[in-house]
Amino acid sequence: MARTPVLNVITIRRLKAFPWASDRQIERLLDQMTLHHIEKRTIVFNEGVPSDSVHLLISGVVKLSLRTPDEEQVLVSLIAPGELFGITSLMPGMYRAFRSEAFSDCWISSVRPDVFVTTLLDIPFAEFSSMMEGTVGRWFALLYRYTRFQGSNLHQKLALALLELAQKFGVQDARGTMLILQLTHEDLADLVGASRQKVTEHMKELERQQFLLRDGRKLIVRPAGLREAAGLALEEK
Amino acid sequence: MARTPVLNVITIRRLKAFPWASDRQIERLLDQMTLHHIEKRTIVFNEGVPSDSVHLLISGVVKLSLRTPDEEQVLVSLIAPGELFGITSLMPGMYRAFRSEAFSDCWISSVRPDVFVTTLLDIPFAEFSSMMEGTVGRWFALLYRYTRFQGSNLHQKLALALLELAQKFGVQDARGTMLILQLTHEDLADLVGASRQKVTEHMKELERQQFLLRDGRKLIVRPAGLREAAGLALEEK
DNA sequence: GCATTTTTGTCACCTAGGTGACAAAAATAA
DNA sequence: TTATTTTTGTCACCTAGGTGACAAAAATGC
Repeated sequence: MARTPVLNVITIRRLKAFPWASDRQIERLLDQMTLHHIEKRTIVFNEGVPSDSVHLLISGVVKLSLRTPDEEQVLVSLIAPGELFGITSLMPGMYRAFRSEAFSDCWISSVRPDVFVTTLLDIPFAEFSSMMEGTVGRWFALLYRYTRFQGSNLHQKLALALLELAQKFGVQDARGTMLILQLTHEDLADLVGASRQKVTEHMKELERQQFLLRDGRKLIVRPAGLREAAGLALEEK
Repeated sequence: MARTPVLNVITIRRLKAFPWASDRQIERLLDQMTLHHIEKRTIVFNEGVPSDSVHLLISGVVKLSLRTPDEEQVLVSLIAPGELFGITSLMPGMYRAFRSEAFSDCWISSVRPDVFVTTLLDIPFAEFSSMMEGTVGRWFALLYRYTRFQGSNLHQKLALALLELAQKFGVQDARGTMLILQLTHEDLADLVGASRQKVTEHMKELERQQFLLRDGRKLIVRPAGLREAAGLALEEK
């Protein structure tokens, strides 16, 4: 079996991890990281659990994936040695969005996110993580949407997109959530990556199902219904 | 025409922008932001130009999009008032990945990214931005891949995925870039969101086109050819 | 070595969604 | 108001890619 790798400034530099950090910082960080050997197929963390550590892959390959409502697997990314992963832990109160598992036998070195930040950056963790949330949180939400789109059909994608729009641009209304936004079917088609004609058809269908209704040019959305149409579990989002 | 909005701590709080910042910080930040009125359809920034400011949407709706090789438009996101956008500028030397344009008449307030960071965070911009690059840079790359996938056919998606894998897991070889990774067609299918059978067919086709060859179980990739197959302009990546 | 499992290759067939075309309805301009 | 443009709705038809089935080839276990 592979022998335990040596971790020091030299090996970290060779991995090209933290190129911006000083030797001093890397040393201090290494002191606080713990090294684990993970066997092929073993799960490092599962979707949905609290995000409580940052991982650096030392050797091997890690797979990030998620499972769609209909049991398909989406392979989001393969992580190479030297890469950090599990960085949702840098944002406050986040849960893991993807499952990560060893694609081959791996050595992984882990730290608590607050230690990671304060060692490398000299500001309180809470400040850094709110800043992250306020800036790149949006990117993450987008990434999440796109991974969900993978392996959904047009009907589900539309429902998902309308839900997201309702969250951003919705105001409460007796009949549901009204979108204060003038969207054409063409716009929606560009958003979900489909043709205008099919979007028209599916919008009609969503109206027929009473998940959606129109007041002149404004859309009124029924989130519960759309969640059903999107095939989302009841707890989510 | 809409009259100029008043920006002060109260209005920023109402927009729920920077909820983590103190009144003091918001005041100092506001002093250094400049407000612009942008008319519907006007471009705020274009894909590919240097990322040199952070924007806060005050009112209206902004559209983030990109244009695929075959002139289709991908609508990546619609930005609501109170959201920051153009945050690639928080990472060193980045170019704008998407185009942003006013979807309706907008008021937008902008700052230089270094001013933004030093005002809210009390560390040098360079430190913060390297940290961002080292941590969430990966997310951004993933987001970029998924937006590119939108409006590509399977052949292009496969070429794109193989290029990415070659960058991460490739070693130079006389015949091209060899992937030091044991990937089955099933894995590739999960990565691009297609069926195993069709992946087999398209891999054969890529081999026939000499963009790809195999040495036992290892893949050897010809980046130039794959770039052509992916329909990428010659400059990119 | 042989037996078993995994992976690849290749069918024929089916379906979701793309495409073009055109008319009705709505919005906008004049 | 009327004229013009944009958006919606609905066809019929076509194609990329999904599906199931099965055999050949490779890899792996024993």
